[in-house]
Amino acid sequence: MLQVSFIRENREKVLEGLEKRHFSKTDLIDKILEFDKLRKRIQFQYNERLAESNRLSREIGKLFQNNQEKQANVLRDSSAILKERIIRLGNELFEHEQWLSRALLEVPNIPHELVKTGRSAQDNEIIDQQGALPSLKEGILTHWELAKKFQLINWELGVQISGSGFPVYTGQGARLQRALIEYFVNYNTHAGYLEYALPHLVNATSAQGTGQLPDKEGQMYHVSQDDLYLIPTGEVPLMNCFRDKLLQEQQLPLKITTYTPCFRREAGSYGVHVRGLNRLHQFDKVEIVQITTPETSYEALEEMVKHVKGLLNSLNLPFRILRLCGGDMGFTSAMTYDFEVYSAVQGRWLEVSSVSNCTNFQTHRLKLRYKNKAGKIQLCHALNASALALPRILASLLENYQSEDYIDLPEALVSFAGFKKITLPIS
RNA sequence: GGAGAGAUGGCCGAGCGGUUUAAGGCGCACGCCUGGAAAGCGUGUUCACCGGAAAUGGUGUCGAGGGUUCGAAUCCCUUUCUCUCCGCCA
Repeated sequence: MLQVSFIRENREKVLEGLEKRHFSKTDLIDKILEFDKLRKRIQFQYNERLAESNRLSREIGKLFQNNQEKQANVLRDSSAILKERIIRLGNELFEHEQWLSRALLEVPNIPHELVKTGRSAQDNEIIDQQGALPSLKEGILTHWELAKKFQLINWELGVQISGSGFPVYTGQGARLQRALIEYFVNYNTHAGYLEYALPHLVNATSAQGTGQLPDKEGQMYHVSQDDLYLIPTGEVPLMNCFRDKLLQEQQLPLKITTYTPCFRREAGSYGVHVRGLNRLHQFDKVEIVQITTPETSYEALEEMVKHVKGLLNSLNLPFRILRLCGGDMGFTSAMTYDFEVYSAVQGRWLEVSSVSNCTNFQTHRLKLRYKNKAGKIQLCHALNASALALPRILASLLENYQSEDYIDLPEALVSFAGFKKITLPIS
């Protein structure tokens, strides 16, 4: 959520930024400014009337104590009249505040100046590419075929106990899941990220804090009996640890990481692009978050990009980094880098990580602030990245490292998995 | 799930309709005192919003949300959380 004061002081920049996103409701911006002016005027009057009422009450109290009941009753009558006005002004103020906060919720974050205008994925800029693209060999299999052949994933079992999109990992497949989680979390904690183990169900306030509500209501699973939501990403409980917090500048940057399963309804997704591990209702992910001062958040973004780069390099996967264009970026982000790993069999790039600087967009909703050295209180900046999401990493590992009778593991994973290669099950 | 007790500032803790503009203590910051320090004394010390160039003034804030009243930390209702006991349980 943007701050009204920011919109007021940077009206042109805001409009320009929204243009980059092809955000259509730009007239909302001027309406917000107008409503805010009105709101201030009403609040001023409201405060004045309340002050008057407080004065009267104090006087009435004194009169009663001095047994001057007659005069007290006169003041009491005038106070009643004043009260009617106060209620009217209070309602008016409330309505204006409601309208403003609802309008502000509709406005996305303003992109950084480096972010290019664009409508869709085609307009994203490729800014880096590493690792040789694997060539398409004879008899090469997709990861879902490999998972079946090596009995790493049992899709039918998942359907039997839950439905499609809920894979069951077995044997070396299950062990590999555990190894990947362990490897990623270790990699993050070694880089200074503090590990959290978090609830996987959150209340509505938390879902609102990170922006899942109200915009993405339908994409989350909801437990109606207790009014809780299954988390679509670890970012939700992780960021909400800091809701309503006032930090000291010395505490920043805060670097934190968590492993969680993620639950997404993904309603209306069909076809080859969602085959296998490409899109699931439940998957595992290790997330990293940084909370910084406004001055350092873009440095932190670069640091996180480097961090994820290192992680992918250590797995020897060919990947490229994109800077997303305005139209493809998430609602809360000011700048996002996507990491994509190449799948030779599927002939396309798979998104495995998304690194975003959300500036103060989330921290405003969360009321996450810090006191700087001069004692001034301001909003923190928040950044998040996947490091990493498991399914597509597993998919690319299987597809890129496959041989006829075995699948090699990258060196980094061997000690965590306890084996050097995935082998055919003994039938 | 049942019964009871509670939630007050950075922390402890009093207040249970009107000199509360939240006592008192601890902590912290600044000043005085001192050769230096301790003690002592003095001043300040939540956060949000509104007015003001600023100094500073106003409003709200005693877990949260409603209500009663001219006036609520205090009374009533709803709700969340914490503690104790019982029950159930990995």
